[in-house]
Amino acid sequence: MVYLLYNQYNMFTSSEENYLKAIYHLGLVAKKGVSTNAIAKKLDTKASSVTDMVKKLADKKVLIYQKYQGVNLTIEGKKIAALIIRKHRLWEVFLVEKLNFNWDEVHDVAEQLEHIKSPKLIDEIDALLGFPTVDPHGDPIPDKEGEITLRKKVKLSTLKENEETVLLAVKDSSDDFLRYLNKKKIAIGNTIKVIHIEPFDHSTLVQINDVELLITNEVAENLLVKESNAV
Amino acid sequence: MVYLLYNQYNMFTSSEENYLKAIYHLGLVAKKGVSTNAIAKKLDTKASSVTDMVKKLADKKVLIYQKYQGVNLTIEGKKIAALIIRKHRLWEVFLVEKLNFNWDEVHDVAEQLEHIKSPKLIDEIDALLGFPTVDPHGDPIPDKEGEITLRKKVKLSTLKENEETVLLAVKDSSDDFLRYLNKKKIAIGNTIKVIHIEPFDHSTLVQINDVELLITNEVAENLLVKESNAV
DNA sequence: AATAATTTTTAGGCTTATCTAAAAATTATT
DNA sequence: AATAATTTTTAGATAAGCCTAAAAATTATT
Ligand SMILES: [Mn+2]
Ligand SMILES: [Mn+2]
Ligand SMILES: [Mn+2]
Ligand SMILES: [Mn+2]
Repeated sequence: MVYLLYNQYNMFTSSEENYLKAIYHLGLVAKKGVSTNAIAKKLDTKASSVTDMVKKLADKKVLIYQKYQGVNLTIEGKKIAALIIRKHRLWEVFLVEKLNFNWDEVHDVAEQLEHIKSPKLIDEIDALLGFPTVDPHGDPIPDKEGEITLRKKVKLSTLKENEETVLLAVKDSSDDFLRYLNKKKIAIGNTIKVIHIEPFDHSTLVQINDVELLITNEVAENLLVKESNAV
Repeated sequence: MVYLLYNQYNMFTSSEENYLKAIYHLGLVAKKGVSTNAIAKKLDTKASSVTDMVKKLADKKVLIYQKYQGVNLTIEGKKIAALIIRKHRLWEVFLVEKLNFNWDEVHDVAEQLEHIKSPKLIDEIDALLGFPTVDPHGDPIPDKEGEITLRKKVKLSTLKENEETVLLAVKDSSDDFLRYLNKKKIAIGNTIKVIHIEPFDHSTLVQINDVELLITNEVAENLLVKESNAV
């Protein structure tokens, strides 16, 4: 098999790649175009910087930009973004599975590794890991064509009392939230049963790994689980 | 064990790191200071760019610069350079040992990976590989303090007829040379016996893995071997 | 519909890392 | 020692990616 170091999809700088990734993520939840301010906030930069970059990316045909109307990725732009996300998530799996990283330690390193240019490298990492389909946070890994298979997931907060489910992913992947879950010994794959929901503040008593635990509604909003099986 | 993402030794850009590494390598063979032109040639840039960067690095105390006199790394500069080389060579071992890369495919990728900032990452890669001491080209891997243990190596071309030795490293790591060695099935660790040296052009008949092979003097100059054991 | 608040863009600057061309210093040759 | 060749530095530009401040457009409120 022949690998080319640079293919048609990777003549982008790390900064351009980060913009594409941010716009991709924001576009999944945006109803219309992704706004300048939203991008600026996500990338911790200024709106004026976003406008500059967005014009450059529009010239490169990876997004459509109309003044004051926000941006939308083109098919090509979506594919490039998905392939960067693929690399990010594969590296996260590698760090956790092979290098003893905890799931709250992988993000910053994956943020760097995702920009390494070498198709063979990521293919081999993929193979070494046994072609995983989800990352350590339960997020799906796009395939080599940038296609993502979505699993049906609901917030734990949507479940009723006595329903039982499995933790599939976390909505918030911040270090703070992940460390909270570590402390409470809550991990992807755990079985969760809703024991009681307090009507006043929606705090919820759950049973996880045979241990009862009280969680706030905010926590329940950030745990993504399998659609309920009433028990 | 606690890992800090940024320590005192890594507030350098990739470009600065590449300069430090180039100067380190050139400094090993230079009698006096490393010249502006030598650095420019090694990094495929212009002498004027080198002068600019060298001034910046002198401000950062990692090298001593005197106009027209070339540069010398400080102790600190040498350590930083050695730690980048450590990362480069560990990644090369990883690519070959774990990801099925051939030794002629690793350089460009390692050139990128060496700039990833994460002390834990490289320590874990080191551990995963079993703390290797040489890279796929036979070059020594600096330890965590940047110290390098040099093995005694001589050019194959210095051996006499009937002397036997072991291939320890290659002097030239260009893809062309490495692919030549692949083709001839010559690899690190092979036993080599000098059968005959032609006085006219110093072409040499050697026995490698029980196969006789004629190599040019230029090849013999680029194979680094154990000091001879006369047989 | 007019006005106010917010968002977005433009204009002008800055830093890093490059470059070319010309000037200055060093080194080699006669 | 003078001159020629080479190396190195300086001066002035350029492009990427960011910034602040001000202007323009859009959206929300009265
Ligand atoms: Mn990134
Ligand atoms: Mn993740
Ligand atoms: Mn490099
Ligand atoms: Mn090497």
